[in-house]
Order: sequence, then structure tokens, then C-alpha cells
Amino acid sequence: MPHPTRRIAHLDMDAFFASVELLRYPDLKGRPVVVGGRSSSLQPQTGPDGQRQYARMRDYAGRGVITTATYEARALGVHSGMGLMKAAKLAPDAVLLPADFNAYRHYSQLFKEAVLAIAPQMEDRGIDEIYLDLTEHPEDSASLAQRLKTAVFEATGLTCSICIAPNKLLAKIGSDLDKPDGLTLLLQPGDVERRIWPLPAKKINGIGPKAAEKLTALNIATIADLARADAGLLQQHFGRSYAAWLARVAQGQDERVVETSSEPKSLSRETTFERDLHARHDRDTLSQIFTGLCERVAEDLRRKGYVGRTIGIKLRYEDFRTVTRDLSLPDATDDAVTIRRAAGECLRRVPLQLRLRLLGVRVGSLVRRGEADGAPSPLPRQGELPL
DNA sequence: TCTGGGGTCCTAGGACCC
DNA sequence: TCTGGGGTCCTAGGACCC
Repeated sequence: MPHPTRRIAHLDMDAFFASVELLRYPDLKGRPVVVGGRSSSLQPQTGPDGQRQYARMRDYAGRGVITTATYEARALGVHSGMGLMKAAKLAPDAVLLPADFNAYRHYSQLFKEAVLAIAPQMEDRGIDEIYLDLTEHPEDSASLAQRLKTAVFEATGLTCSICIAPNKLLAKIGSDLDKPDGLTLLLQPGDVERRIWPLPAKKINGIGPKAAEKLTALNIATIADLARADAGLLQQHFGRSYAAWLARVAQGQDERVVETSSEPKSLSRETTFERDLHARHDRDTLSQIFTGLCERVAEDLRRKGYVGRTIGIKLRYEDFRTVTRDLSLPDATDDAVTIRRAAGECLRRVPLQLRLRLLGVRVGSLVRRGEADGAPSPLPRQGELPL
């Protein structure tokens, strides 16, 4: 029986990657900074006078996107996911730093450890955010939230935003309400109507660009509009199950539990080429990249201790259309050569007239190595001796 | 010179089995 | 020969999230 009223927190690090960079380069504090791109030429250089020289957005050439931007950069109209070339037109003088995932993983671990020491019921939602179930915690919500924020800051030097609410849906929306360095409680009667309903529907986790556009076309802009919307109309445009879900979330209802552990379902590696490649003309280059992706995904599997039996590829053509093919093998594997062979089979089933901009390799249907379910060793029958 | 890389979940049709 | 379900697996694509 689930607890009648739970206390669920969502904690989200503020502009996480950019904030980690500011710890390293404090002279950038207060300036527009963008993290993105992969070229190591973006690495800051120290000049003869000992002054650090940073790459500027205007100097960038390539196909990267923004991973994170500081609030000062966001004020110039750039946001994560935006192509760097486009962003450079809006903020040519903003500083551009390459992403350093090892550093972000390190700080991610630090903040999660600090939180775990206070609230052990934690769900990992990626590198910079978590959910917590605080229902059984004795402390009152306001001081607990403050204590979590302080612990995160003391462990990392970084600020976060946190919201405590009756469920994950509301906690997630709420942690964004007072960002950065926010502390939001949505626990009083009337909080949903007062603070959630006025927000645009796309603030709901699960309403993405496509659904938001369809809602707009139906004259549904806010969550309040959604809550008032005719059930039949929603069903007609979104199907039974999604329409029912929309109606529930608009009322602020969500019963999902905080999942404190999970197993990966698939591992993949993909890469966007610096220039589009043609299957025939650039055959050798492509083949080398393809094999490299298989080797990296095999390494990942071994390092993490998984094997998988569904091998898949992903291609993106020059016109940005994406296709996938996959092939299930009789036995799970973590062997690069086996993966390469199966992925090669997949590649033969795909048209290769257009040039390619991306190639990816995926291994799915994962099981822990050693618990591979295929070919269980037969148990000796009664009275029969194992040989 | 638009548009990364790593994931999850859902839907839907066809094969195949009972 | 036609009519019929249910269940599971495989494959492809797409929406969405961080």
C-alpha cells in the first residue's frame, strides 16, 4: 500500500557543466560562457603574460551543439541543444569551452554522495539530477531541503535547485520554478492551482515539442487549459492512453515511485562526422570508424560487466533522416568481432546512396555477464552423475 | 556551415506457436 | 476450407529526456 501523501524531492544542479568550469576558471564568473563542441583547440591557452586566453564563440567552426550555457549566456538567447554556429551569431563574444565529462562525472559523484548521507532513498536521473523519497524522513521539509542544498554546496562548491512535493511530476516542475539556487515547496492545498496551472503545458516532463505543438493547435497553452480540456477532444488527438495521462498530470497527479536501482537495457556509441561521408567514396574511412565504434561499445560492455544479444546500427543521412536496423543473435556477447560482424549484416540492409553524417552501434537485450540466460548448463537428472 | 551523444519507453505489424 | 483468439518475439520508427 503506497503512503497516502508522500514527500518527493527533485534536486537539479544549476547550469551544471558550466558551473563546474567556473570552479576551474573563476575569472569567467559573471560572463557569458558556453560549454560544447569537441575540438581540443577550444582548450584555454595561457599567454606569455600569464593571462588565460579563451576561445570565443565567433571562432568556432563545426557541427557541435551547446551542452550547457551560463545564465548570462542564456540571457543572450542561446540554450542547450542549439547548434554552435547558430549560437555564435547571437553571442559571438561568449566564451566557448570544450566539455570535460570526466570532471562532470567527478562532481556528480560528490554531490550524490553528499545527498545520500542525508537521504538514502535516491533515484539517479543522469549526471546532474536526482529524485529523493523523503516520506519517512523525520525532519520538516523546509529545513531538510535547506540542509540538502548546504551539503551539496559544501561537497562541491556548486548550487542546486530543489523542490519537495507530493510526487515526482510536481517536484520536477517545482525545482525549475526558483532556479538558480532555488528552494521550492509544493505541499499546501492550492499550490497546484496557484503555481503549476499558469505554466505552459510543455513544462510537464513527457510533453515534448511534438505534443506541445499539437496542444497549441488545439488552443491549449497552459497546464490550466489542459486541466479544463474536453476528454473526448484529447482522446481524439492523442489516443486513449496518452490522453488519459495528460488529464492526470494536468491535475498534478502522479503515482510513480522513486526507483533506487536500475539495470541498463542497452549500450551504444555513435559519432557525427566532421563532413558527410559516402559509403563508396569514403569506404575505408567509414569502415575504420565503424570498427572503432564496435570496439568501444565492446569495451563499455566488458568494463560494466554486461553482454547483449541484439546488435543494432543507426545511420543519419545528409538530409538528417535517421534509420536503424537490428539483428538478434542466438547468444549474448561482448566481443568486438562478433558485434562488428552482426552490425555489418545490419548495414547491408540499409540504402547507401545518400551521404552519411552519423553512424552508431548499439547492443541491447543486456544481461549481466555470467548470468547470460542463453544455453543454461543442463542440470543433472535425478540419479544421473554430472560428468 | 543549422541540428551531439547517450539513453528509455511506446507503438505497430508480422512471424510463429498453441 | 474457413473462421478465431491469445501470447511472445523480432524489427523499425518515433517521441522524449538529460
